[in-house]
This record gives sequence, structure tokens and C-alpha cells, in this order.
Amino acid sequence: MEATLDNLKSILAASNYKLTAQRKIILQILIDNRGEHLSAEEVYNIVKTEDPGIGLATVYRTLELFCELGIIQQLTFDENCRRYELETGEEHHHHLVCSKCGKVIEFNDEVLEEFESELEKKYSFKVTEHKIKFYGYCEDCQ
Amino acid sequence: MEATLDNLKSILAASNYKLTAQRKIILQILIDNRGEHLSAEEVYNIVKTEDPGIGLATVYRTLELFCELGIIQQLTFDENCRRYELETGEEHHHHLVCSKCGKVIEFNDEVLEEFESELEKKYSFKVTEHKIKFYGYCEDCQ
DNA sequence: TAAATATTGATAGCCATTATCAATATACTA
DNA sequence: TAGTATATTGATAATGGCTATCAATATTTA
Repeated sequence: MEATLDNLKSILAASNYKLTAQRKIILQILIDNRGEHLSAEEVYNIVKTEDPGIGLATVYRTLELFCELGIIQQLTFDENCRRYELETGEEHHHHLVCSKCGKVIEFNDEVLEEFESELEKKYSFKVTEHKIKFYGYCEDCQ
Repeated sequence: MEATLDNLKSILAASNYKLTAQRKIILQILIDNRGEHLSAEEVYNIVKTEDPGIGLATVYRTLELFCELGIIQQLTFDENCRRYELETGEEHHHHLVCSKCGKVIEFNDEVLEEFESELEKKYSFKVTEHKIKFYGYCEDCQ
């Protein structure tokens, strides 16, 4: 289920967290920038235009909390910079990252799901998460 | 082609780098610990037993250089800790990482290669690198 | 409305990695 | 083989994204 400003309070309450103005603003920004893969710093810069008093630590904490609650998902295209995207509740998808212009193309594929099942059998390994990224050059940069 | 103490000099020379005692020791350690996925800090601790005077920066620089030359490959199972493994010249492989005990199981599969080719066609994207990791629980930790 | 609890902002701290730079080592050249 | 240009080293300061701390404040519950 995708998070909205309306159900945020109940999502938080279900885990004994409280609804605050800061959390609402940050969720709103993530929704407004759906598909943007924002970093904490970028969220901070946007949020400051609406609430200049907000602290950087609050942004980091809120993003971490939203991850824990499954509202967003953490991505790391480049190390030393974590990015976040809204969890849509739809199929999981993966990314093609252009090494030149930085463009990110999303794809999803059930082939990977099948592959995962095979691995689980072969290695008696229970997969709970996967990180799959392809790096290279997009159409414009080749 | 896999790097050895014998061909290290020519690999370096081909890119205008020089052979040094430090580079030899570090390569030797990587060879001795094949399959260990060492971090820079770990390499540093081992190297100090053979050459106490070596600097940490040299270890970092050498590992970076070896990556650039294709002698080793960088891995990131856990963010904020980069690990390295020898490039064997054989098939590429990927990793299953146990979230509980940290065990790393290696696998390789041509299914992924095929999948990559399909992606390239579909998105007009030239893949140069992929990072594929599955996280979960190994046989002992389930 | 009060009390219990969670959250916030400011800021100091962390820690793996990088940059700086003078001293030194390597490798080419004559 | 000595001289020279160039690359490398070790020590250490700096970087930078992120986290911990804590008193002040806000939210929720009773």
C-alpha cells in the first residue's frame, strides 16, 4: 500500500511513532518528486524552502524511518550517496545507470524472479533482498 | 590474464606505473588470501607484519590502482566498507550474502549474461558493468 | 489539562577514504 | 653506471556523508 498524507498517521501509529509537521512535509516532497531518486541533502534543500527551520538530522532520521516503515526504499547508484524512492506497492524494479550522463532507466522483469528461485534451491539460501544494477552508457552517450 | 608477481612489472609499465616493493607485497597478500574479500584495513594489518613501515595511504592507493588495472575488483557487501578480490580472468561471478552470519556464497551463471543482452537491446543501453547481489539467510541461519 | 513519551534542531563526533607535500625510490638515457 | 625526469611513498590533515547526544519542544494518551 502506497503511503499518502492521509494514511501517514496510521502507518506511524502502528509502530508507535507520532505524526509531525516535518514528517508530513518530507513525505509530500517525496510524492511531489516521484521518480527523482532524491538524496537526503536534496530533500533537505527542498524542505528548507517550505520550513527553513528544519534540521538536517531530522531529514536523515525521517528518511531512515520511512525506509523502516516501507514507505520508501534506499538506493545506492553511487557509493557515498544514498538516494531514496517512493515504494509504490507495484512490482519491484531495477536500474540501468549511465556512467556518463547519470541518467537512470528503470526496468522490471520476472526473469529475475525466476532466477532467484533457482538460486534459492541450488544453494539452500533464503533470499530476502536483492540489489541489481547495470552500469554502462545510455542511447545518447554511446 | 591473472596478475602474478612475475607479470606485475609489465602490467604496471604498460600504464606508466613503476614496480615498488609495496606493490609487490600487497599483490602477494591478495594472492595468498584469494577468496577472502579483504578490506583495505585488513590488507593493511597483514602487510604491516611484513613491512611495518608501510603507510595506510599506500594501501588505499595501491588497491585503487590495482582496480584500475583490472588486477582486482571492488566489492561492497556492506556499504561503508569496500572489499576487494582478485580478478581471476575466469567467468564473472556474483554473491549471496547472509544477513545473519555474513557468509558470502559465490555463484556464476550465464542466464544473467543472456538477460543482460536482452536489456541492451530493449533499452539501447550498452552495459559495461553490473552489480548483482542477493541478501538473505544461508542454510545454517534460516 | 497533565503526564508520559516521542521528536526536534544544533552540533559534536565518527570513520572510511582522499588530498597534500616534502622526501625518496624507480627507471630511462646517455 | 651516473644523472635526471618522473612516479611513489609515509605522515598527516582534511573531507564528507552520516550518526549520536541532549536539552528543549511537540504529540498523544488518559
